[in-house]
Amino acid sequence: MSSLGFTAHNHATCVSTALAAAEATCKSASVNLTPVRRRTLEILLEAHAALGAYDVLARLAAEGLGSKPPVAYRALSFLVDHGFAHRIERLNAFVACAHPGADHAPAFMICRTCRKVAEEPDRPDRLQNSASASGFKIEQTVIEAEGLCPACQDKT
Amino acid sequence: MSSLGFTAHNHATCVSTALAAAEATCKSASVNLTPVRRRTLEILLEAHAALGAYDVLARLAAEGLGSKPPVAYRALSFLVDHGFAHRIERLNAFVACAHPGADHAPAFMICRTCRKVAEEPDRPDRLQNSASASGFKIEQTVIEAEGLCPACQDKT
DNA sequence: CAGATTACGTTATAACATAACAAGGCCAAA
DNA sequence: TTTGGCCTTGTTATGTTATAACGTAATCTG
Repeated sequence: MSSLGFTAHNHATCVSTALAAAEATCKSASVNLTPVRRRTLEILLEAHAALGAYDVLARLAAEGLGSKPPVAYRALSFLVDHGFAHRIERLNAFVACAHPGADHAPAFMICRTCRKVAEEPDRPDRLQNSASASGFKIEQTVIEAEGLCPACQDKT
Repeated sequence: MSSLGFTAHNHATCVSTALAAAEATCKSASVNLTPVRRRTLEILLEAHAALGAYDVLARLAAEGLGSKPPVAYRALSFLVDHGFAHRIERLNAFVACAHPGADHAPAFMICRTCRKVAEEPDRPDRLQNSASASGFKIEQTVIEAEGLCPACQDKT
């Protein structure tokens, strides 16, 4: 997949690879990748774009995997907590992690038309300088760029 | 006020200065800083922290300046569009601009307990490199760090 | 088996946001 | 001065996102 999230790739492969990685990680961490959680991750991976919690919920519900908001939110929280997915604040939506396993504080590029998201792996934290200067203690940073991906630019 | 948003300062002064600046800017741009808009900006300035749209609305309503959500959202949109306020994606909330007039793409440090927000003026755009590499066209960037401000750290 | 833990189901509601249309004020062109 | 456009606000209704709280089932563990 590379760090360039807008390039073509074998989708089936990237989905199954990521799922296998998540399974392995869960196993070694002794956490439970239940059917709902697994399927939620799969949904995000297949979409390869940001999905709202209610989009995910609709897909889960269609398969009899839960129909009420907390089901989707709990599964998504699990994935985010364990680094298998990220929340995109700008969209109030979620996306599968493109660099699973890495301990990371990623930045995102979000296409405003197709909602595809490219995940940029760890970036040096520029904010840290001014934060320390003012005594602010950073716990988490959101970096999200919104714009047009190459494909959507061409569609003009 | 400086770029260090968590330092002490004369609040009344900073509010009136910012309001005056907004008035001047509106005048020269021939846009209308109506009572609702002006008061909304003042509310944000007084709070000196991120406020939700409904928090603002409650204050406006208490003064007879509008009681329905669209009133607050419209005023807030106006302020954001004209650079007098910013939306904090992480909080679904709004904060007065601390560097009015500047053409800017600011970064924010957000205290998770008191919701005070420090606005860091323009920063060089690190994301731009990878964006150009992948052909992504950035239109807007969100940079928000969440953590604890000095005062809230002390309150441990 | 008892009790703890984990995950899921469900109800209800909170919190955030906007579409759509009505009504009033203002100004400028006819 | 009237007419028509434009801007702003008022209001209704609804859409979207998110969570609190409590119940139930399965599984593990002592």
